[in-house]
Amino acid sequence: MSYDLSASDDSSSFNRWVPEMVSTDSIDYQSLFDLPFPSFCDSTTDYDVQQNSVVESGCADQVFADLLPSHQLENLSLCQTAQLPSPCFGPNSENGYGNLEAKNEESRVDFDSGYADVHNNGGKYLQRSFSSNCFEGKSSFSFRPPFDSLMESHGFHGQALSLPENSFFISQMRKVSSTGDLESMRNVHNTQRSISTPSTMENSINSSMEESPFKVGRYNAEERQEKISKYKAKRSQRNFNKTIKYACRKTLADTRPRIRGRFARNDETVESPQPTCSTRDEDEDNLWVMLHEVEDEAMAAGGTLMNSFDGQFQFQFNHGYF
DNA sequence: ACCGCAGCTCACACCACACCTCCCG
DNA sequence: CACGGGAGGTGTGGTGTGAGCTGCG
Repeated sequence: MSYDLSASDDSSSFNRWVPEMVSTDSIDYQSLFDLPFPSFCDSTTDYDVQQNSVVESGCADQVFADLLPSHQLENLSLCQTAQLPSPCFGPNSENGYGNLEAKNEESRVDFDSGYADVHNNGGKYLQRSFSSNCFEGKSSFSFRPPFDSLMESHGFHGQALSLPENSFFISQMRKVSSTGDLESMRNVHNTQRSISTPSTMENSINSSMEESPFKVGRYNAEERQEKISKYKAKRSQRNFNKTIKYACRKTLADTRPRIRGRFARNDETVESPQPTCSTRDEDEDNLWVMLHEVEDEAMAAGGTLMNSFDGQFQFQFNHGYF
C-alpha cells in the first residue's frame, strides 16, 4: 500500500493535518476493517492523499453505500468532503520539529519517523499547513507508512489509530454524529462500546455474513467487484491538481518574506525586536535577553534559531534540534 | 431541556508585489 | 496595424482568526 502524493500539488491538500486525538482504546477498528470495504481492504490500493479524495461524491457514495453491510453501517453517510487524514508529518518527539526541514532541503520527507512519533506522542504538535512545494519535482514521491503489516495483522486494533483508514472512520463517525442521525449515533456509540465488548460488532458482522454468505449488502461478489472496478477507474481519472497558472508567481510567493504567514515588505525581512520602552513588560524584556543569549550560544555552536509552530523557539543544527 | 464553556474543525482573510491584461495615445 | 507606456487587476502561500459544531457539566 502506498500513498501517492504526486497527484496532489494543491497546498490545500495538506492544509489540514488534523490531530486525531482519539483514544486508542475507544474503537474496535478491526471489526470495521473486516468489512468488505472496497478500498480500505485492498492492500494494493494507492490512496490519493488529499483533502477531498478517497471518497468522491456520487460514485464512491454509491459504492460504499452499496457495499457496506446495510444493517451495520447503513447510516454512515460518506460526506463529499470526507477528509482523508494527511500523512503524519509530525514533529519528532525529541526535537519537536520533526523532519519538516526536508521542505527546503530534501523533499523526501521521512514519513515513517513522523508517523511513528505522532503515534507515540498522540499527534500533539501536528502541523496544520504544508507548502505544496515540499513535493515539487518529486513526481514519484510516495508515502509508505508501515500499514501493510498492521492491516494484515489481526492484532492491530488499538495500535494503528494514526492510520488514515482509521481516521477516516473517525471523521465519518464525527460526521455521522454531526448529522444528528440518532441511529447513526447509536451505531457509532455501539462501535465505541465495542472496546468493552470487542467482539460485539464483529459478531454481528459475522452473523450478517452467515445470513447471506455470498452477498454483502445488495450485491454479490461479482457485482461488488464490478462496482469496485468502476470506482477505481473513475478514481484514477480524478484530477485534484491545483493548477498553478503562473509558476513565477509561485516561486515569488515561496521566496517572499513572511511575517506570521503574511507577505512582508522586502525591507521588513527581519522581524527585529522592539526597542526597549518604558511600557514594556519586564518579563518580555527578560525574554528577549534570554533569547539573544541563547541565540548567541547556538550561533557560536553553528546552529540557527528557528521559530516553531507554537511560538516556541528551537535551534537547528546539522544533526537536529534542541 | 437549556445554558455556558471548552475544545475542535474548517474556511477564509490577510499580506506584498511581480506579473499579467487591458486601454489609450 | 503595430508599438510603447501606464493603470489596474491577478495570483501566490503560510498563518491567524472567527464561525460553527460537539461534548460535557
